[in-house]
Amino acid sequence: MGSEEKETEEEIDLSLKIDSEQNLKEEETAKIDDHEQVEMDDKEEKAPAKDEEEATETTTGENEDDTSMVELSLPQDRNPRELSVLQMEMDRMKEENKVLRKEVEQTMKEYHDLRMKFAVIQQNNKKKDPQIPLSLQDNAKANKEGPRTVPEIFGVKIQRSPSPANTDDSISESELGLSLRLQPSTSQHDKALEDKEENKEELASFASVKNKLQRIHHHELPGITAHVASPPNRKARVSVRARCQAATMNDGCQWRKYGQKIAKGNPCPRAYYRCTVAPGCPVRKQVQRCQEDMSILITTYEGTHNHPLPVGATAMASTASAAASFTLLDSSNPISDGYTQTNLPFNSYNPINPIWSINPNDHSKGIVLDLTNNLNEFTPRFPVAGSSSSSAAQQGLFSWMPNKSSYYHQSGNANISMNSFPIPSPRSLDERIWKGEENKPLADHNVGAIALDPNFRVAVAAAITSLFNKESHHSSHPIGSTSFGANRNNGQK
DNA sequence: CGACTTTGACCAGCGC
DNA sequence: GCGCTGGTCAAAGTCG
Repeated sequence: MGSEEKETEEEIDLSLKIDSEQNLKEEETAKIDDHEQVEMDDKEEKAPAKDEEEATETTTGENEDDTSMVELSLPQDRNPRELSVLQMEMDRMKEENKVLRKEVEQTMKEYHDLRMKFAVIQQNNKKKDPQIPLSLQDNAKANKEGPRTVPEIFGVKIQRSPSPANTDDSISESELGLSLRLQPSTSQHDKALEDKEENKEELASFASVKNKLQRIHHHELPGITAHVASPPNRKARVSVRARCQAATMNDGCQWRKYGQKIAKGNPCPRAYYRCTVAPGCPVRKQVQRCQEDMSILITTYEGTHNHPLPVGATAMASTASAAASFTLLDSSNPISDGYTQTNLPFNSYNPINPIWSINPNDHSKGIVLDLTNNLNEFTPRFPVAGSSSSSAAQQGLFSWMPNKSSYYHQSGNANISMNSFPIPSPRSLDERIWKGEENKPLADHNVGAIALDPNFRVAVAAAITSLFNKESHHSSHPIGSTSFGANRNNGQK
């Protein structure tokens, strides 16, 4: 144990070193850029617009190596002393860049090895007990109950917190889940490395992510880990807020309702659904209307599918996964940071951009993916009376509105009478979607809107890559089979 | 009649 | 220990 802890500390030290190197490099780059900018402003006052362009290019250029950027922007008529200083800085940065690249390559190798080992473990578990889901979380649990733990099998050393709250469950669930979600990033950067086109910014970003993963692995980020590593017996959750007038969002999976309740603080009933795509799939989702804006549907996903996802579900899952990756692993992301601090719980939504955040007031809610941007409005896809979603909500014309006393199911605090609302059958709308009568799945619409956000484009692309890589390990289950989505009820009885 | 939803009951976790 | 709340179960009801 003692040696393990020592090794852990060394790894953390390494992480911090990379972080500090990265920060130093960024600061230096910024300093050099600023310095040059001032000088060029002095020398080229006649062309301020050009300067601005260059400055923009310097700060926003994402496809060039930073060192080359500096080289390109070096003026030729600088005095030799300044040039030599800058040249030294550049050389130093290049050296650091090389070190970082080596780090990334090494990490990629290690990560690939771990993935291969995990695939083997999954295969073994599947052979032993076909009922054991392939999800990391469940495997972790299964392994916990068995004679060997996942870390032991993998041969990796995970520092266990002495706190009784941090049991193997929390370690396995949060960390292994996070590991998978990081995969898309690593894949992207691996490809970038091969192409030798990667820039320092991406490299540094990846190094940062890697460092955070390491620190999460070693419980060195209590602030972040606490969000994910909810109590040991709880799974990570991803909440998706989106405007939708149907009873539920069509995310490509098949769901069976198994309960409904009035939750405290929201008169809208909360519906509980189980995934029925595959028997024994542990994934559940809760669907509830936002109290403030009833056109907003809050869907909370919990668990990991033990089956390949349909195309629509893949896209949706990718989004959620990507949000999880960026939110949990890249706290340097200004967006995630900002909203982690400022985004309020479900009762306030951000109409500007689709955004993901960690609910600061209730970490048990997990990650909140806010798709309530106008672009994500599903309204036009449904023949619902009422021209706008809000007016429709006020008039009680949504298809999701309860049409029976179920609205008061186990209530005690329901204070809105729905009896006067003319309500179309939610089932009929859902069925139309399931049977493909709608022109396109809602998920497509949703993903299209998400794709407009550059941050999400990166995240979603990465997550999709991850899923494809993941699916490659389950060659017997081709992804996106047409048998999915249209058929209801694969089992449950 | 099978599949699915509804809904009352039950249970576990948590705070006081 | 007690009550509240969230989550789940399962019998009854509904639908095609």
